Amino acid sequence: MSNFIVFDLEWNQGETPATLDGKTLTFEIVEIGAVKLNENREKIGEFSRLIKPQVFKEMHKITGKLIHLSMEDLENGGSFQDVARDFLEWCGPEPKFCSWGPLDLREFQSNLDFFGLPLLADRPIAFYDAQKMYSLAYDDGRTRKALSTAVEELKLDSDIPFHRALADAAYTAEIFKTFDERVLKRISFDTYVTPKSKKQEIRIVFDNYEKYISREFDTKEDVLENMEIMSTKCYICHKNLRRKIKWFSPNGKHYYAVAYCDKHGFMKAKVRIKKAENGRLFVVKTCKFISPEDMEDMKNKQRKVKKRQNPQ
DNA sequence: TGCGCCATTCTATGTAAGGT
DNA sequence: ACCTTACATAGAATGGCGCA
Repeated sequence: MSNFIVFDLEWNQGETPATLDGKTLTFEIVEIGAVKLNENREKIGEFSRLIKPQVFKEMHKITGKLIHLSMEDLENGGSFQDVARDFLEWCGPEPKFCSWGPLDLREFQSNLDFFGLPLLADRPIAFYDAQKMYSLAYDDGRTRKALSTAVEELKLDSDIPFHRALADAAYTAEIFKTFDERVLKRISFDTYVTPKSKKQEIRIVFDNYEKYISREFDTKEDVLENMEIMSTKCYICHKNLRRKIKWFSPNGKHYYAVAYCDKHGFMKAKVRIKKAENGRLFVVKTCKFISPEDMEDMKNKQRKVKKRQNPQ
């Protein structure tokens, strides 16, 4: 049985990103804080360590005010290499990471990469984005709220100041505990490492949509010509569906289509073309069933695009 | 061959929110 | 100050077509 690792990072930055043999670092992690929860989301441990900066030795104006840490405080910290190793060891096997927002896991991996440590995995990592889950549980599912706002809204104790790693991890854990099973299923994926092969691709079906994270491609044309990506298969019956709205794009990055399944109705497909860390392209495709009203909205969206491109 | 016309595509920019 | 995400929109560049 693996544990939930609810963690938070504090980081600092320089005037400009630092470069060292081809690798760049924009944010340097200066503190790791985490709370360990068991399967029942009961707290069974804490982790809190400071990190002595090796790259940005001055506290940046903005971050200095924000994170309540000075360079003197960090003097006593360990090296990132040591602290990161200790942290991962403390996490135990197959940790299920949870954080407020999608940035921490990305920055952690970016720092691992820069400082020459092995990455967490050779493919995207599933994690619990408590910020997104908070929105799904208590809001419209789309807006993103600050951690302090969420704590306030849930009327949780907020005696300890925000913006220290352990404090924020603890707050995040308290919020995480309130989510029901339905929300917990809405897992996110960090794509700092994108799939390199078909085998590493991600395909996951949620209660009301399917998500697919593709391997890398060189050009947009390669993406758009790819049958697997541009096909509209019902993700429940696995049959190819006839498209009612052809693929269209409002901006060249996102593509939409709507297909129709006899059994399950209108299925909206959305293809987002994204840039991987290495500059190559990969695709996040989501498919979900929509109501006839939403189908009308999609038609309007398409008309709007056409109108803009083809005004009378 | 050059021109205008129109549709498409790409690029840049702007908003607004979140993170340190 | 730097980054992320999502969603808009404006303008330039590109490309196909008809026609002189």
